[in-house]
Amino acid sequence: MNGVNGGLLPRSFFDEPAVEVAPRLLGCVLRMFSSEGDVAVALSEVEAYAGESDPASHAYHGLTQRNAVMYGPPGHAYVYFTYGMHFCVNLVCSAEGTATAVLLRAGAIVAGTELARARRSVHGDFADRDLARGPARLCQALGIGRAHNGIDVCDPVQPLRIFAAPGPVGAVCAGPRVGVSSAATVPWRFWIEGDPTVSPYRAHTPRRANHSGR
DNA sequence: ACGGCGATGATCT
DNA sequence: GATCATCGCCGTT
Repeated sequence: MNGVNGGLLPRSFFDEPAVEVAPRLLGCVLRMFSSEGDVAVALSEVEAYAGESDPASHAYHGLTQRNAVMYGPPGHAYVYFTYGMHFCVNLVCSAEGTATAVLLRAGAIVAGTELARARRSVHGDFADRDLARGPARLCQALGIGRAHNGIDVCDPVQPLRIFAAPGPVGAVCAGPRVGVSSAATVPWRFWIEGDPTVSPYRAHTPRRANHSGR
């Protein structure tokens, strides 16, 4: 029963360009199995990144040490560290050698709410719907970090896995991606209409350099 | 509701 | 040395 009604997604699910895979990931459930307990998130918001042809992609300038996982086989997690404090997670799409991926931006906690709240409470007090509302928050709630970069989410032995949506999914909307400084108008962000866990839209805001010299 | 800004460090040119 | 696929806090409408 791979890929249907809550079963583990097969690798073939990811063996297509990210722009096609992204909307199909909505409603799917990403689950972290750990000794502390499990946390599961039903995805409500994702973004597609098209690789070397996409100015907003980490792979735009070609293969580097950081983005190497994106060039690998589909169905693996590309985890990166940014702004000196946050992790974000992508799922790699397309055949090996092609660097497309889907950024997981937000979701609803469907299991392990208490553990997710405990992990997030370090940074404040939150309503349930905010626990995985945003790509770095989603990683915090699930406990995703450096150690999970490259993990095969289609492998039943791994601690991080992804499952098909257990039931019907709401209407899908599309719009521009959040916080990107180039290709800012391409409608490659997908979300479930009306879902309260979808993160607020925010355009890229350039930062003024510090010239104080102190 | 919305806008500005600091935190904090890896990555790449 | 600049940039960054962010977040939380604080201030103003």
